[in-house]
Amino acid sequence: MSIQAQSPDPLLQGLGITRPYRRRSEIIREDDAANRVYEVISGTVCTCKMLRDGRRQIAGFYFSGDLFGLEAARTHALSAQAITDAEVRTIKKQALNALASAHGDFADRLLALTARDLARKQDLMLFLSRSAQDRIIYFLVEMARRTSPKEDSISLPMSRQDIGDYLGLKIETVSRVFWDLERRGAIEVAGRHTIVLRNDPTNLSAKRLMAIFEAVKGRQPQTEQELETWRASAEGKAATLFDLTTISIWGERARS
Amino acid sequence: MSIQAQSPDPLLQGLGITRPYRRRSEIIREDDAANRVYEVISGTVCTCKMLRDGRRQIAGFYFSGDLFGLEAARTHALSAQAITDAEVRTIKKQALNALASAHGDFADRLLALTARDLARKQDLMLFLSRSAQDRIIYFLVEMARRTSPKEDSISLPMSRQDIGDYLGLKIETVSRVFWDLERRGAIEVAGRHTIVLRNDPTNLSAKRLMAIFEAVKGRQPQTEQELETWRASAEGKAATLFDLTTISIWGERARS
DNA sequence: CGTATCTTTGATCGACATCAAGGTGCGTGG
DNA sequence: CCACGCACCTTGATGTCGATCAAAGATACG
Repeated sequence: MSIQAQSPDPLLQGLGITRPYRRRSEIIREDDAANRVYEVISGTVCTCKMLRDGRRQIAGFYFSGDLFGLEAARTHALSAQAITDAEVRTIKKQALNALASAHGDFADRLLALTARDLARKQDLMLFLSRSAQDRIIYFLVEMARRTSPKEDSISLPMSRQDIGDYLGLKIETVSRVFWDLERRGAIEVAGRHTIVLRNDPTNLSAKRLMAIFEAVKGRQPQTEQELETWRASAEGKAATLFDLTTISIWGERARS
Repeated sequence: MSIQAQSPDPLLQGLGITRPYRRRSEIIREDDAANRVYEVISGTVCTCKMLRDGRRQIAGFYFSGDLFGLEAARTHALSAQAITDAEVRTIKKQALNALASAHGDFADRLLALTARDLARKQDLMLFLSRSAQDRIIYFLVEMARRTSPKEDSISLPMSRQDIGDYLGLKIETVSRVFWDLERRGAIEVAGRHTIVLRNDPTNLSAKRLMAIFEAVKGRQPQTEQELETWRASAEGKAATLFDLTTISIWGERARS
């Protein structure tokens, strides 16, 4: 349910009510009636599920311009909370539907958003069965793509705890993996909320780059051009961190 | 997409083509067009996803009377294979839809099946983050309910490998957990394909029973009566295996 | 019966969790 | 502007669960 765009949707201007939420405050409670959807205006929000044993599973992060709460049918299966202080616009589903039927283009966008959010959750599921390092790199790739237009640094508004709850890891493990990547010269941990990419994607063989592309995107690149563009993007640059892991092996096996 | 009934649906008699599949043979290939659904007449079938690294994730088991392949939209995201020699009836979706519109009752049943199958997958996801023992017991509870009208023994047509691929465990671990439960007097492993329940649910406190009910079913029992009936059922009896684990703790915490 | 397949059992290993101190940044109030 | 305090993060030591490796039973099947 998330848009890549970095700013609120102009089409939604004037709809619904925008209101601020303090860090850690609850925006949607589990089992709330699902008659509204939400757009992040500023700050960062997550959807999550509280488990009976006290743990928290974060299902997704949402940034400025992202919509969430769309997937729910009658009641929300996931709650939502503010990761940082945030402004969130609340829109009645009715209003959204009206907009969608008036604006065919917009309906398409909504559909695409839903599909993308679902795909992201599917991906996450698969990665949750991988090693801590793979999960962290996967996370960095996602954040590079979504929060960091600047190519060389990734901004992480959430805490280590939040990252851990997303990836199913303890904060100590998150910290150690970051340190390990730094020790190997791949990244630089620049304060709590910034990761600087230090790796150089240009010395990767085409074969490896292909394997990484496929592992991250779940498909082959369609053209040589697409692969090159991707290599130069923030996402691509972050993805080359996978070169440090066993991912090339999967690629080899997949080819045979 | 699975029916609890133990025998093929009379309404589907005469529809589609029934044909035998040898153990391990493929019934649906991933990315096949999804214009048919399937009913298990005899034997056991599973749906699964092959991962790039060679592992297999089993998404669900289907027994006599169960339907599978319903969830797919345009192409199947999951493949299906025979776990044992099996007979499977293949039905065109068209025919099924015709039946559904002629028979309002049947349409309802289809919907309920879909919902139940989805819920089962959701449950599985949550249990995949638990300990090996919890996963095995969860599996036994599911099998008790679905394959074993007889109260005291659970029939497991699938191999240890299949169980492992379902629960994300290695076969050695599956074997060891079974042995551990047996050592503790809770079950008896009677040959490869049978588990005999040896535990006595009558000495559980009402409080614990409630906690287990809630952990397994995801909700509180609605009446005293419901809890009692459940305790006596195969599912309930198997579920008391959870008494051996930390589940009571979750219950306590949830209550506070 | 003999062979292949599946399962059990044992020994060891490794990854991540857990437990326990420190360290660092950051806002608040003096 | 500094210093105190708190929340967050890092680092180290140790523990535990399940994977892996290896080999010895069972069971099924031709």
